[in-house]
Amino acid sequence: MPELPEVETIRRGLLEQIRDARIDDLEARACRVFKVAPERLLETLPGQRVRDLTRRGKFLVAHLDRHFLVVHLGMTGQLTVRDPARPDSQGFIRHPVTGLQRARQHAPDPHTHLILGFQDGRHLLYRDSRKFGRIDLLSRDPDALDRYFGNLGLEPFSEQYTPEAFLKRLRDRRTRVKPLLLDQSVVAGVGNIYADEALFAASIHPLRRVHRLRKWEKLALHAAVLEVLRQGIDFGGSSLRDYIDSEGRRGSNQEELKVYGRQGLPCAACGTAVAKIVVGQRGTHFCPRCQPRGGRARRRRRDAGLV
DNA sequence: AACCTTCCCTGATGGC
DNA sequence: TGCCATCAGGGAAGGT
Repeated sequence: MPELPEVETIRRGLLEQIRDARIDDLEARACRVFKVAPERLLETLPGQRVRDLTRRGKFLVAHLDRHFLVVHLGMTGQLTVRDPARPDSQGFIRHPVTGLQRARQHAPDPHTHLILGFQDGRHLLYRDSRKFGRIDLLSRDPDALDRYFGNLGLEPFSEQYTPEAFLKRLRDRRTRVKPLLLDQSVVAGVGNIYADEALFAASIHPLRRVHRLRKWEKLALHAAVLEVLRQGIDFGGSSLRDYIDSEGRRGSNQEELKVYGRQGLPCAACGTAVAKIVVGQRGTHFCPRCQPRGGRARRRRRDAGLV
């Protein structure tokens, strides 16, 4: 479940490894992740160099000489660099004492759908067991990306992500706040893990209706989203299942999570057992005490025995 | 338009 | 040990 921090971690590592690398050949196995026909990749990509690698929400964009190669990792997508001259490894190994891990590379397997071969002999592998990802190709027009990402919401860490713009996107919304955070047309890049973490950081119950939130609560949420995404990037992403970076390394943010995956365990802030419910078909974790259903005012009245 | 549900897909996990 | 049911979820598609 790569979300913004995981995709950003991959982007940074990958850019360092493949900037200016020239694509010489490629192998694409027919698969539903290809929104562009693999044959078209075959006839357009060879000869082009990777000039830049950018991110929009959870999308990665490789800027080639004449095209944009757009990649979304879905649930289980992995992008890794492999040098056929070096030994492959299997599984994930972390040092039992130091926690350190060496960069590792993995050989293609039946879930590897795309292999880009670079001039220097290295490969870029796209692997995706559940095939929820997507690979697309755009001509490199000046406004191609704006058009392609036209429905995407605010980009965190960009100039457009202001409190005012955030409030405006939430205006007149009556849905529950958790599904709203997952809606990529509101804020781009937040997924299930960081939505739960942001709601905890902002002390907001996931089932609260957006239009019932106080303004200061919305502002707290605006800041909390940035805060949890920033921390996710700082720790190299959250590796709960399939996520690895471009060098095959796991992140460590899973150890920093306050509520996600911690159902039954004590809340770090108050000791109450973290609860897990289902909201919009998504597992949702929260602290019943730190994130009261009725907001802070109701909680205070209840604690005082007035309700 | 907003909101909600269903579906896609496969590996891991747990019960029997 | 094997078998089957269940769960994980990003986003497209469909219904209201």
